[in-house]
Amino acid sequence: MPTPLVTRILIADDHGIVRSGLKRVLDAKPDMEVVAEAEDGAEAVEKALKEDAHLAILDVSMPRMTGIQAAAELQKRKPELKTLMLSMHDSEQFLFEALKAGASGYVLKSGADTDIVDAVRAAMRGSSYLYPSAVTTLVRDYVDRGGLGEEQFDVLTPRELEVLKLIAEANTSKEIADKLFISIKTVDRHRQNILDKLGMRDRVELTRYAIRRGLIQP
Amino acid sequence: MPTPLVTRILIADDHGIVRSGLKRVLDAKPDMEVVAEAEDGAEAVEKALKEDAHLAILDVSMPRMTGIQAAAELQKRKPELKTLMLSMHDSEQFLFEALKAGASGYVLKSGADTDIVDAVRAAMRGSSYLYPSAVTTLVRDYVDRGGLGEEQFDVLTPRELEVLKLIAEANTSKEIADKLFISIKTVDRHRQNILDKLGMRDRVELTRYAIRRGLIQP
DNA sequence: CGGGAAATCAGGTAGCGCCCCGATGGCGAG
DNA sequence: CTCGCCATCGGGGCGCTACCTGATTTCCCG
Repeated sequence: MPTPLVTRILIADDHGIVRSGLKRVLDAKPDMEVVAEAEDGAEAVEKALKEDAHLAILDVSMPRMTGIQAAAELQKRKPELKTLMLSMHDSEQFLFEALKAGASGYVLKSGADTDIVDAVRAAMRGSSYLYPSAVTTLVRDYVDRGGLGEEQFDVLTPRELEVLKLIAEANTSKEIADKLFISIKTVDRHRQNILDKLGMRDRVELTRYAIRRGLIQP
Repeated sequence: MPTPLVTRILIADDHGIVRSGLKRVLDAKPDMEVVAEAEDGAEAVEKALKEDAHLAILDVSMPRMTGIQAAAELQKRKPELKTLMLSMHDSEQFLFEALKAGASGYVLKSGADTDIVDAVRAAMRGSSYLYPSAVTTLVRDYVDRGGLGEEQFDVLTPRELEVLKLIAEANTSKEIADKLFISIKTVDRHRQNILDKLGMRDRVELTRYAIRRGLIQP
């Protein structure tokens, strides 16, 4: 499949001002055209498919469905569609999850507006764009893990993620037990395992972690 | 002082993409000109004065000095300079603090890009711009407090804010007591008062509140 | 001056969070 | 098939949190 002359782009971000700014930046380029906008992840998936976009620019934190989830969904439904992740946070966790979800790039909002343009072109050429310190992070992690370069992301099991989410939403162990139809002791055990895996010590640290990961909104 | 023909605007936001988007939106208007940009609050104050801007658009959460602090500082140093607060959060707390700091408007990033244009024109006419639900919030609060319409913002005392911050940073009561050179009992008491004032029940909720308020980073 | 708000500290209690221990059934990989 | 991971559940212990009542000092404001 040859590179299309004009890249059809979808922008998804819950901030209207960011969307319209991005649209102006991209539309000013002759080889790019913004064909759709979305306010949340679910809308992004829907419109990206309907408008036959070549590339989707997704904000990591959006209502209803996060950018990460949307990227994974799009990757599954239409693999040839490229995705770029847009983020406020220079976060290792987000970066890994974005790449795992099949994103072709990870661009920080704090970067220059030319970054996003470069990222779009890199993605359409089939290569990847990462902001400079992201590369450093990746290399460091690669070395740290003895060159394995895989795994380690989802240290937490699905069930543990579920429990973590409820903890960070200020539910007590008893409330979590009732909601999940399990005993308090099991909740206790899950929390223990989560704390061990993450090297943390209490619910406050877990709460901050869950917010950083985008599992819940503050 | 007559309204200037062209409004000289400063934009302050730590996200380059937001800045350049905003700049494009505003520069497209014949009566507006973006004369300076800043990445943080301190730089915003400095450049707003140096460039003799008529209006400063400040993001609430920025490094070094928040938009709220910058607005208060500008209000003091140059009262005729108008300020608009730009925020991601539909947050009552931020709204009040912005107005208290002398801002002429409060615009949500999730709003349309025409909102900010309207807000700029309203500010230069000497009136205020608030996004619709902000007005509702203000009115509701006015009624709730029996028409007092003041106070109540800083429900927490400075000391309580200090304790809250340490709680949300995952310190135990004992650690907080050591850091502040007070007894555990006092810390306990402060936490109790904070929980009562905010109507919350545990440290997890306090953590989320502290993050929403920008007291700490997740 | 008198009152209120803020900050400090004390004692007590119930419950929950955090941390050990061990155990079982299911399920997929090797 | 066996091994390991996951999810489930139990007992017991200790310290901290959450909630209560009551008290003192300081300081500001009307």
